[in-house]
Amino acid sequence: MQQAYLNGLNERQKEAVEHIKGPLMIIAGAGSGKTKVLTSRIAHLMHSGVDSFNILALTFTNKAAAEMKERVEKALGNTEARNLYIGTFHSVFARILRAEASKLGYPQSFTIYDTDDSRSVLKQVINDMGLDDKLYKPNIVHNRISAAKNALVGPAEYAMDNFLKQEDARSNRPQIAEIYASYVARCFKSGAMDFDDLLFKMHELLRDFPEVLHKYQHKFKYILIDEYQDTNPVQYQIAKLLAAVHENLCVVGDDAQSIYSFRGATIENILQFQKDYDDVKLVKLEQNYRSSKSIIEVANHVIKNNKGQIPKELWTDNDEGDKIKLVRTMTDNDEGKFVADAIQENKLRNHFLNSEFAILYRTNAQSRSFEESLRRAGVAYKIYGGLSFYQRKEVKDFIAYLRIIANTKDEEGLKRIINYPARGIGKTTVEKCLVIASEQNITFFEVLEKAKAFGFKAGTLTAIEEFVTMIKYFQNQLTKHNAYDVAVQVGKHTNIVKELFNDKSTEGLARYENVQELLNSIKEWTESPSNEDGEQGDKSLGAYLQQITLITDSDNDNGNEDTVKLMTVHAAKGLEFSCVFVVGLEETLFPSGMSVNTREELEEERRLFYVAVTRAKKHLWLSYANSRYRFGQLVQNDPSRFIDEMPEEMLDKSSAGGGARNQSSSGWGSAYDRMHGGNTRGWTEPKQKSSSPSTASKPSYLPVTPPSTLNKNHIPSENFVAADPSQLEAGMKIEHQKFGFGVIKEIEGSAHNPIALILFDKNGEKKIMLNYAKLSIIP
DNA sequence: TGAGATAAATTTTTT
DNA sequence: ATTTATCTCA
Repeated sequence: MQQAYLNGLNERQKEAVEHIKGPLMIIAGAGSGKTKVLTSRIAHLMHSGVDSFNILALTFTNKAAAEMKERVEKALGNTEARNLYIGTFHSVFARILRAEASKLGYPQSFTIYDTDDSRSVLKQVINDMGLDDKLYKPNIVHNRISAAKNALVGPAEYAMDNFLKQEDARSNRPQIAEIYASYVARCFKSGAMDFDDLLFKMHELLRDFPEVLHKYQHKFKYILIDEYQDTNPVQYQIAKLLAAVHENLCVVGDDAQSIYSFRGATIENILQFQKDYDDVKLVKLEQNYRSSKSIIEVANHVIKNNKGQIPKELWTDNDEGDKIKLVRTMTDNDEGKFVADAIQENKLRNHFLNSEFAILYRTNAQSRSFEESLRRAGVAYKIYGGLSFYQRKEVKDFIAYLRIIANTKDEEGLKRIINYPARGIGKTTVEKCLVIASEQNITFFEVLEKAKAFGFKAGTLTAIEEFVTMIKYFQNQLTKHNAYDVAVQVGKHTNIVKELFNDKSTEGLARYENVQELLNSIKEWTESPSNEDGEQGDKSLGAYLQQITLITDSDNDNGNEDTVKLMTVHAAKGLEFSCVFVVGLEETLFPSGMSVNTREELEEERRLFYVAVTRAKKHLWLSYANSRYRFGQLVQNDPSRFIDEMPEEMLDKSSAGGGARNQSSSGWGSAYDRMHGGNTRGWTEPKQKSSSPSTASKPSYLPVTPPSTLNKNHIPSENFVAADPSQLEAGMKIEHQKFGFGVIKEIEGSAHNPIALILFDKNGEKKIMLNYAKLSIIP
């Protein structure tokens, strides 16, 4: 008798699902039903008598974890699935580390430092060591340390590693090892772990505490890892340790979709898996159920340009589908306009919902032009990525109070709020405290507690004592009340809520609302019966804080909104849409200019393109702009080399927008458009020869397009002359290059940075910074 | 100590 | 073009 969850699986998929004992590796091509196999497999395990408490599934996003849990629940038709341990590497390990924190010398409610916190610590370390922060940029140093942690290289190993030493010497940053050691010490002193520590410390815990290892080895008898191609060495080593007794480790991945090597991920893990276990069952899923034949053919064709791929050929039974539409526009704004137009047209013609469209780009910064065009067109959209809710200033400030209440050692949190709202404890005092803390080897907060002993001015001392009393009061409240009640008290006592409420500016209003939303989220979390991860009970403030640090934007998505989705290709991993626009296909952008120096980097960009293309089910558009704004400057880019790697006969080329005249002809393949589309391939020859790094990375100097064609909103007059800001006065008629004609209503701002309030004929009222914008006076 | 002006960096991708 | 860091002056 066959179980329901086995219905609709193909032979390969069934093979993977029904394999219970021993190591299993599933190479799952894009759209080959990977999630279905994973969830069916979990259902099958449970149906075969495996206790749900003994199954661990690790994913890369909370969303993927939630989806998996939901689907297993559906497949089984009971609530057993609630006992499954499903979550991201980071959140699962954070929870375990919370339980075992004392063994590693951390407080139970250790703080999780996000990237900003980490960078801030590094900045201080670099300063304290008297190093040049132009050379030791916190960003670069952080990447270096992060890479080390992900490769299981601690500060001591780092200092002894000749290869790393040489690399650092070559880049003129020989002291990274010292910074690393100091950074680690500082985080530890603050009772804080950064993102990488959640992995690194987890490994340390299992490596150094056999009884802990034993406990979790027997808890997690069956382990599944999703997106295996994106795991890094620490993650693999942890999995290996956990699976060492039962060896029931199932990994699912696709080497062609490995796109996180910058985070230390390595497809080496796929090869290593087969070396580490000698009886690996290997299943390849090559049938794609998602996309049309055209889309699969193009994707296959492109990825063949990569050298080191595991041999496999993705195929599909689906319809042939439309050709891939390749569109060239003049500017990034035209690109935005074109996409908005195409979405509206297709909604009408094919009755698509907004939610069936996705716009995928290489960098978050590209979202702007699409945002504008969609807003203008009245199409509902949602942007994913960028900074998350919990990283906004006002939210993070508020959270900092909670962080201090949960963990007074948290230095970064304390620095954030010690003088927010202003209470007369300024920079000088903070500096002094930090020096004392370092000299006496006590924490920042302990200095505040013992402030009397360190000779502060009377006023300062009072301020400090009041602050300490307040924090202790909150901590005391926490023993009697839940996290939400305490958070409300924080809002009241500190006056933060009132202060934000009284700020009636637009931004102030938004800030007030954000803090309210934060309070709501705490309330919701406090009152929900069991938290998202399925762990019973732990409703403490510390648990809440550890959880929210790991939440990303896309996790908050309920998926029910009918909106066009805008996101980076990275964020789109694992998702699918009927209609996909892959935009900004230009050299230096996609592939990124940062990633064309080595074959490995370029191949990862190509895999990224492959991921982008394979998100589409039915319709795929690829677009690029002749020129776009970057750092406020108009730059020209060649079309992406990936365009050239696609079979020409599969493409339906056109150009759109650009000319102010023929707006209506976002035309599909008029003779004129074809000609222009065809022309874009003119550069093919020289570009392919230039595979040597020296010529490949050189910018090309193409004739600059006259500015008159750049903005379709307004074409500047022939005799446009930018006026000196000092010549401008209220009441003058002016012309703006972009916004057209208007009248200056008022000039405000300082003499050095004058700001004009201008009423434009077509674009309404705008504030223009005269030092940047060019205005021509109309007599 | 804090506001305001000036200089400088920013854009790879994320837990 | 916009945001962030640093500096200057009240």
